Amino acid sequence: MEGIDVESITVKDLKITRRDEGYSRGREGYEQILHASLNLLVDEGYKAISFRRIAKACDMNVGNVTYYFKTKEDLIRQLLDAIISSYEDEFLKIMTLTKRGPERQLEKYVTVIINDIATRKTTRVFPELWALANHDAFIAERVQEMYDRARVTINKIITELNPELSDEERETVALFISASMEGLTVFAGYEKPWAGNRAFLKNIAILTFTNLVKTIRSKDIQKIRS
Amino acid sequence: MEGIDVESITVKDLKITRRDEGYSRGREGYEQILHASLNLLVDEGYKAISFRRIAKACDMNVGNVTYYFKTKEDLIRQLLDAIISSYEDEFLKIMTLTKRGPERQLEKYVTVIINDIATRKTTRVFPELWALANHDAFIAERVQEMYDRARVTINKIITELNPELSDEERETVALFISASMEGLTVFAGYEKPWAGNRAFLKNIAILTFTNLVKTIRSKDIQKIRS
Amino acid sequence: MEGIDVESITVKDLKITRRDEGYSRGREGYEQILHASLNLLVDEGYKAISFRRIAKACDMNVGNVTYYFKTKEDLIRQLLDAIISSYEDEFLKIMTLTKRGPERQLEKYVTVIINDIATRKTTRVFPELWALANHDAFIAERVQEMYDRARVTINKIITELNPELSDEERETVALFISASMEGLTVFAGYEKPWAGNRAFLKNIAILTFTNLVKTIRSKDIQKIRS
Amino acid sequence: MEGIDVESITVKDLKITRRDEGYSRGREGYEQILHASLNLLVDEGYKAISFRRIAKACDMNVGNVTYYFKTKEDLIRQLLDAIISSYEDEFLKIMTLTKRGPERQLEKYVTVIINDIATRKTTRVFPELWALANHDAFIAERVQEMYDRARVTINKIITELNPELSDEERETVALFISASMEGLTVFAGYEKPWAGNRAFLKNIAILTFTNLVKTIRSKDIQKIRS
DNA sequence: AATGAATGAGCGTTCATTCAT
DNA sequence: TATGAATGAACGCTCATTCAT
Repeated sequence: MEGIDVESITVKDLKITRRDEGYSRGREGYEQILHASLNLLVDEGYKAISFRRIAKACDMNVGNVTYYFKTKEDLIRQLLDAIISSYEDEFLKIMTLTKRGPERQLEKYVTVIINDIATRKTTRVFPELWALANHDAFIAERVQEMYDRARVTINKIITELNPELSDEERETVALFISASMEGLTVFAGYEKPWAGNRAFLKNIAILTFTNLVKTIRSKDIQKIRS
Repeated sequence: MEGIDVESITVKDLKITRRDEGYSRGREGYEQILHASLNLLVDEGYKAISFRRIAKACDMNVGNVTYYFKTKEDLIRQLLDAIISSYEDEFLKIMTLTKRGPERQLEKYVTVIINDIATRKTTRVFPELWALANHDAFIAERVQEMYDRARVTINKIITELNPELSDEERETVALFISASMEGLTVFAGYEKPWAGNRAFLKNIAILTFTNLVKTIRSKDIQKIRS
Repeated sequence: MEGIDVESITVKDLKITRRDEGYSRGREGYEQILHASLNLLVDEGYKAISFRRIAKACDMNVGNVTYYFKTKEDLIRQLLDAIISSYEDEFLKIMTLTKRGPERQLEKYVTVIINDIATRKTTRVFPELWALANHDAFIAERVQEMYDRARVTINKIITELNPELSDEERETVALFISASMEGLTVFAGYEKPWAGNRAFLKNIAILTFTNLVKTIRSKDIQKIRS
Repeated sequence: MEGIDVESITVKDLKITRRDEGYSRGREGYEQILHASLNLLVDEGYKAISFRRIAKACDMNVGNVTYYFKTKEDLIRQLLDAIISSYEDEFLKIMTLTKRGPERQLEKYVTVIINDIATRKTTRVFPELWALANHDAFIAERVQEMYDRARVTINKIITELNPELSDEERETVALFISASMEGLTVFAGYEKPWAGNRAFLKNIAILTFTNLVKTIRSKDIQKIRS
């Protein structure tokens, strides 16, 4: 498992909410299925997820998988929801631990994200989320919600470092920072060609975003180009 | 089709190389299949691509699809290759037209990418490419090659604006810029929640990257953090 | 079914070993499929065996056939194994009932085989086995095993009638006898042109093999010809 | 090619009759197809024969194969006919060269057959013929015809060695001998487990059949058993 | 004589889903 | 909860066959 060491955390796993009631046997099966699905998603991609393969991985019967998840859409959504929830939780946990001034927090934010995209799970899962979000409104909304929450932290930092920006301007700057970091997944994620340059990229990101946040003015953002 | 207007270009379509020979009927079928596949990919995602659906879309028989593409892997690879080639071509065409000094070129680069991710095709296709590249070495390599080519332009601009960086440093900066732009696809692409803020994002990107490229020093990149 | 009358037996059917457990519905389906496959093999030859035709014959769905037999290879091997096993069983049962001295046993052996090749099933199945064995090592081995077992009886008879032969010589004589009988399948089997002469052929075989076994000497077998 | 040495001959190839007229180009394609089909039959069995695979093997187009053979049945029949014809020819050629008294001729016959079943082609082709003959009347008839012709030789030998048998008795004895030899294909053919014992089997066969032919009497054949 | 293109059926296989037990 | 059995559709793919060129 990944350590919860403050500096080199990774944001992972599944957050499963449901059925605290009753038989714990049931809960076991439920979680087993979601974890098997996650493994399939990470190891072989979305198309590898099927009731049959899940059943085989869980050493149970196909019919029993459909006992827990009536339809595949049901399964996929609960899986992605659990994945996203775990990211939300982990991210919140890590960021709230840090109370060292906005610049250090920005640094921390970049560090957390860089460490996270380095993991196999994040590198594999996020592109699938982005692809699925393009054709499934439910997932699109859930993904957006996740990013909305993640940006709350950046927004706070910007507010402290650059209070004169309007809400929209600030939020757009936050989005730009968040999107930049996400973009790195494809190039510097797990086993990606630029993985070896993550330290450099982290430095560039910290420098760039700090400068950006501290120096940008409304007129720069509002500027109209021909 | 998409315009080739210098400023607001969209990089699209398929670049199909093959078969100048033989019956034109054949070429028609071949292209028809690739375009139908692209439409399925864009409209419904990768999983929607099947020989049967393609055949239906082309109003031909399943067997005839396999006449042109022996296996599905064959089809997918030729499709993605054609997609990627068209991006390479369009990008090269647009960037080579611009001869106005490095800063204006950087501005131009950002503009081109922002315009491109705004298109339905790019917004839909790229996340699929990223997801597929995670589980298909052939596609991974082809995607990487495309980005390698795209960064040549950025590298030239950086060399002019900041000649003292080493090759690796410069290339890492170029990658950071490219990745940042790609990351925007998911948030500000076609029908995405931040699509309305693309003008702001463009301004932020231009400002940020110009500053980055002009001011960054080797020591900033090489810095070692605890 | 075929009678088990001691003299004019026919060696047939399928010997199915598996699944005493579980629902009897399952066992039914399993046997139903194997019998349908056997019928197709006998009626129309190996190439007629397909999941779809089996499903139709069993009045079930294609998917359900693959529920019982994961792959076609699986089905074919279990089918041929069941066929071969039934032959082994029947042959053993008949031959062990006979305790009347070696010459009468040899007579009995010839009779059993002649009766067997007269059946539709044997006439149709064995050439398929021989053909399949040429290109499938698994089947080749299983067929060989069956014949090995069948020759045990002949070997015993030869040992009694002609004790001075070496092991290898005796086994080769046994093989010659067995092969001769098998060869008759193609000419005097079910609906074959020489079917009407089976009584004559039986007499010839009995006479020939009895003479052979009683009179052959090592030097006859070892003889070197130019 | 196989030698035509008198003693160790092998009976092979295809006898192609048709189209002596016109373009020899056409004849080339025709023969090429039949030989490719034979190779497929020998190498991978009957089920491997398809227009597509033949076309690939001949480096020609599928459509062109159907130019020569309108239907697959057409092809199969002409192929098997050519195979059978070649056996008939070769057998006739070899046996007519031998003029050394009936016993030596019987020896020669056994030798020829034993040598022939040792070949890859015969071992692979004959079981396919037997299997196909069970479900195709045309092939059945052609195979029967081949064997009828082959037995002419044996019949002559028997007539000389044992003139008192009736026609039917003699023919049945001849059939028994022929069938015995054919049966050996499955056990002592090319790469078969008893291939190493072919010399022994030849001795046994010669001895057995010589005795049989010389000593058998009508009453032995006509005998009625309970 | 030969090719390229197309059809329509069938293949083995996998799938999501249902349901009685 | 869990299994075994079954359905019906779709999948990638190969096939024999046809036909205009």
